[in-house]
Amino acid sequence: MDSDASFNNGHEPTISDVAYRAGVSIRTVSRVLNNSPRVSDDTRARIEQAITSLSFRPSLRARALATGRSFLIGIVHNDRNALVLDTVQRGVGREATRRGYEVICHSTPLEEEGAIEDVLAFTRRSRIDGLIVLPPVSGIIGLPQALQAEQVAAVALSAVPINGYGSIILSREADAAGAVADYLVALGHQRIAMVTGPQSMISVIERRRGFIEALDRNRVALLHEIEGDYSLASGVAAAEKLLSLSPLPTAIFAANDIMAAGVLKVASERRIAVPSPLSVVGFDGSLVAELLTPALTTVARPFGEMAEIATHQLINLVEGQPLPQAAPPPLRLLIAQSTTASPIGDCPEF
Amino acid sequence: MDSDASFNNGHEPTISDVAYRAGVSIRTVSRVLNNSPRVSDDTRARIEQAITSLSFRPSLRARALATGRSFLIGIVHNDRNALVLDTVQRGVGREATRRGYEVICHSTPLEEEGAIEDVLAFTRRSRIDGLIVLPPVSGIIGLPQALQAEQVAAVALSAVPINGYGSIILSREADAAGAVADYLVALGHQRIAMVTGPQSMISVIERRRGFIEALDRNRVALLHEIEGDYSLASGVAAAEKLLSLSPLPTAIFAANDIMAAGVLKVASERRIAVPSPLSVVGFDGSLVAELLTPALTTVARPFGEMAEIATHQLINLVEGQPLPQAAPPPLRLLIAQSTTASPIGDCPEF
DNA sequence: AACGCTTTAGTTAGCGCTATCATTTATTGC
DNA sequence: GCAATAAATGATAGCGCTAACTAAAGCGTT
Repeated sequence: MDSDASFNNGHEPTISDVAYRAGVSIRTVSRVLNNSPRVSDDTRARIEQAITSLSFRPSLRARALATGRSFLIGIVHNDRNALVLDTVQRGVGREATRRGYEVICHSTPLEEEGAIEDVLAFTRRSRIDGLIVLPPVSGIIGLPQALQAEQVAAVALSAVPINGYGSIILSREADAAGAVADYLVALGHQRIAMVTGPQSMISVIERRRGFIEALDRNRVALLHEIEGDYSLASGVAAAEKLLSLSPLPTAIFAANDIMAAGVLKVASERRIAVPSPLSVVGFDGSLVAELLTPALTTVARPFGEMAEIATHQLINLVEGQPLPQAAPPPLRLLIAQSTTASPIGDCPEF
Repeated sequence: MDSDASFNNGHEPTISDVAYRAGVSIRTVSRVLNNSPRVSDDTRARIEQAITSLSFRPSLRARALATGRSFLIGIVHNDRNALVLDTVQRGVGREATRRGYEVICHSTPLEEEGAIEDVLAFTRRSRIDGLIVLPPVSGIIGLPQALQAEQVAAVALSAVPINGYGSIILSREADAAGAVADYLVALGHQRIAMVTGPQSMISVIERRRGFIEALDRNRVALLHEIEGDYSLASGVAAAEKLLSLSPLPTAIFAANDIMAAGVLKVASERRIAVPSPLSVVGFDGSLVAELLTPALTTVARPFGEMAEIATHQLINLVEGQPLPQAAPPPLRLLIAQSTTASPIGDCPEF
């Protein structure tokens, strides 16, 4: 029956409870909560003491209403990212928590048309302050403009610069793919094939470009390339063609780990041993890479760190703070058991 | 300078904008938003028209403040679920969206101690209305009680009934593991080994129990069992022991797909062909199952549907609606290329 | 000692909703 | 036809915060 706000009746403590406890007004408590400088050390200490003893945590909802901001960061991704989603989410979560935000995650079907509408509906419903857009969603044409029109601050992870986003965290996929090419050539491979991904994705185009340019630099021509769609089936189909070539390629670079798994499957079926005479390289550094037999040489993309950096930028953007252009962490070639020196010379006619 | 709420100054439309547009009070708009019956069809139509034309969406934040609820559903999971997280998140999302809630996802380290504190901190920070707890987090002893003490409505997915949760969506892992046993026996296998998981997890215990009980019913004794920790390395270690037995097992059942991948690795190394003479079965129905060579026979857990049901129950709980005891969808044995009839008789001394 | 200036703290009006109460209008019985 | 009842709508007080604006106190000047 007693509803005096000064008493904590066993409910979540509010700012008034803290104020009462510390013997100050709520305004002063609010100042402390917002790190306003105009509070004496003495008062501040007393308030902080009260906050601790009540284990008070300001309601993000009330704060959201008062400030017009929700303190919510959204992530949009796509089914195909299932394997890295967890890493990204955690990276975003770390930085978000650090700065007082929460994270909401949304998977968009990405059936081309409809995707933009789907993302906008998500941002409106959730009243998020900012959005982290993962590839391949970040590459959707028109999305950054649509987000701008809705006044949604957005930061993208992408393999190439894209206009319209508040900031871009670059994943230098071309460079990484180039490193794969350099590595294969260094191992002596000359007959190298590639399974690319859906050409609508920017990262795919980049991987292909980086790979081919690096081969060029090494004066090696790409033996053959086949376009897949990132699915296992397309990896299998591509491998079936590539492993019917004569002479056989000595190395196949697949644009993602899943298609690389398909290549391993076909190789096994045809009793072509990996890594020799056939070396296989994937891309993603996903969980599955090490589960495969042999463990797949692949390119690890540091999505956790990239997500953290992106979140940092995004919150700076939202809060009107400067955007330091942090260099994204480089992608790393993870060498495992699916690659070795070219067998050429030893068994030219395998 | 004109701040009359009746005009939409290009900002997000609010309930007053709608009320003004429809020529009614905000109270009436609120009634429509909340499906209150006491509104004439005429008025309701006019208001709905106004809502549509302004593409108004009520602010969940304001609503949260007014109702004391946040319309946020949390999910707690653990790193090890990375492969099913996406499915779960989407299932929860479907039902949540349907009922006007949003989803926040949290991964807890699950370093035994600390996990409870970590989950509580998450629920407090996010002010969620309800929590979906995935295994193995759901099996943490004391967690449901801690959540109750904090007044957090929680629904768990679990392999066994657990006291303290508002509702439990059972994943009948024992039955599914039993189905694996029946299947292997039907294929003629008699020398069957198992790689179990960390015995601290209830689902692991259930899988083991269901498997062994079904073998018993079939009058087959478990040849050998080794405890793994769900990691690839532990799967490899277990397989190394099991594949040193003499006579060799003809079938190995691993308690998750990742460890099964380890078994395949060792089999390949030792040139023991799968599925004959060695059949391998995994558990999880994860993405990796089909990527492996040979594709892994495994048990699919319908986490998407389970998550949907769990969310339905949870929101019912939160809103004080009755909890229909829906039967969870059954787990399904997915037969792939890693299993076949026992080679026994053909090559007893392999 | 009186003045203005700075520092610290309090008062209070919202933010966009919900929900209690009061009020107006339509419906019905006799 | 009029009171009694039900249905529809309105006025308004919060929910827990933030942030103008205001007030009080401390303090160096001349």
